[in-house]
Amino acid sequence: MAGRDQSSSARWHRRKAARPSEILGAALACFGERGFAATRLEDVAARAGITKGTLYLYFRNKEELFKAVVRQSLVPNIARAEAMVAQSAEPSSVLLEQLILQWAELDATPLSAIPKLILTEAGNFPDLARFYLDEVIHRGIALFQLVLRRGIERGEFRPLDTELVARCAFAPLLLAMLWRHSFAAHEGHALDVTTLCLTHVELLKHGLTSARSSACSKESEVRDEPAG
Amino acid sequence: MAGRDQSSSARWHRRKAARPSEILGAALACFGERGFAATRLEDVAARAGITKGTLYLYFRNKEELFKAVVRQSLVPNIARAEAMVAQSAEPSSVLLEQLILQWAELDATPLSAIPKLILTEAGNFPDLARFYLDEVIHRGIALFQLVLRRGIERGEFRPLDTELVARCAFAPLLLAMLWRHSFAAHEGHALDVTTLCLTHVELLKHGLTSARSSACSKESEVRDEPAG
DNA sequence: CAAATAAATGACTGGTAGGTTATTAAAGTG
DNA sequence: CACTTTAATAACCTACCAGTCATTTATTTG
Repeated sequence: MAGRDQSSSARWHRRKAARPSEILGAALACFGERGFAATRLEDVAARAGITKGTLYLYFRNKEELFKAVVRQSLVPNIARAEAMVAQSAEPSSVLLEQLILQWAELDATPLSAIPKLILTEAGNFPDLARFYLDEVIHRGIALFQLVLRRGIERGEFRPLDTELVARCAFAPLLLAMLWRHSFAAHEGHALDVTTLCLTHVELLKHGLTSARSSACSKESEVRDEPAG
Repeated sequence: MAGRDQSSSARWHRRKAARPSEILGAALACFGERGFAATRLEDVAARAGITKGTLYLYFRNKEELFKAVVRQSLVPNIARAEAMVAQSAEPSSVLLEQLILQWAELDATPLSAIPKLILTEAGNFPDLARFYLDEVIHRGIALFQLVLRRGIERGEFRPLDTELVARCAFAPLLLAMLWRHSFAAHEGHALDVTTLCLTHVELLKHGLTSARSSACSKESEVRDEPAG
């Protein structure tokens, strides 16, 4: 997967530039599979095609390696999503769909291991939990809220508690990522995340649609109290 | 929380009957906070008001303790939910709401730590993952599917992929439980799970409602394709 | 109340894995 | 092609913790 594909027969090579990312990749995989405490640095090193000693040339200790793994990751994707929302002229329901499907693409990448990792180790690394809460989670929720508020203002969506709906909006996708890194290996058929998200989005659109803008003009049986 | 509230001044007491459940309670808390590998048996013992040696009088080793913690738990609740569905005459949407709210009650109990625990350790305990997959997760999904299929047959719900909708249906609640045992401690205000579930259920009902049975007789803008 | 029982303790051990460092050898330099 | 530099190694050290066991003591019993 990484490391010694240098065709030469020499026992090892000096590859200072390539090591950090290779180590981070190996560490993400190991931490994702076993968790922080259960992961041995020897395994990370082996996976990166080096030895344990080399690891310490690039990271001060296990904890720093872990934090580097976690930090490298999702923040750029949040920023990307924020940019997309800021400059979109689409209907809010379409924007919501784009937002979810964009994140769903992460599921196929190694980064999809990070949510599980954070969740698992939040108790052992409080400062890291705070970092993620501020830089990813709260920003993510705020972004969904922005779209939802926009939709409500435009009369596309009916009024609802935007924070709670935001949490409902990304829950299935997030759970699918957690699933992939816990139960997926133990089950025969893979869960198709894209299909899941499409179904969910379709459900959401239906559920959010305001009486006003839908083809149905009469109020339905659903009460309009904002669930507070 | 457990242990030495025996008013007497004696250094310790013989309480063979009470120990196992106290140990399991302490272990659930510790494992939930730190994970399996990072939890020290001395901490579990201290939390249970005993010493490490005593722990080994009741559980063969750390792994057995862990498995006992995980096994004790959610299966009875699944069975209870199955019974409720089997003998209910309510409309399917009401049944769905009851199902979710019933599970939401677990959030306030120590058992709410179990999903995180399983998710975290599925990679390290494959047999345990299988057990949970079969005895809890698959049964839970099947139960939701049952309700959904019933609703579709009766014309209450429009046709949709029941497995995917089932996953969407419990995702917010499950995520809230995970939240409680990871980020809740790092955030000022608590997440009100009941309100979250009520909002979600309201959204779901709206999203599932078939054009036929809603107060609105015209077909809405939402297409009826079963999202497959 | 004394002897018997077994619940509980706490000091001990051994293996494991995080972290260090003296040594090796790959690549760069004149 | 010597010589220098430093990436990489592998043997080593050590702290920690799961698991053990001889001893202590609360409780039961006759």
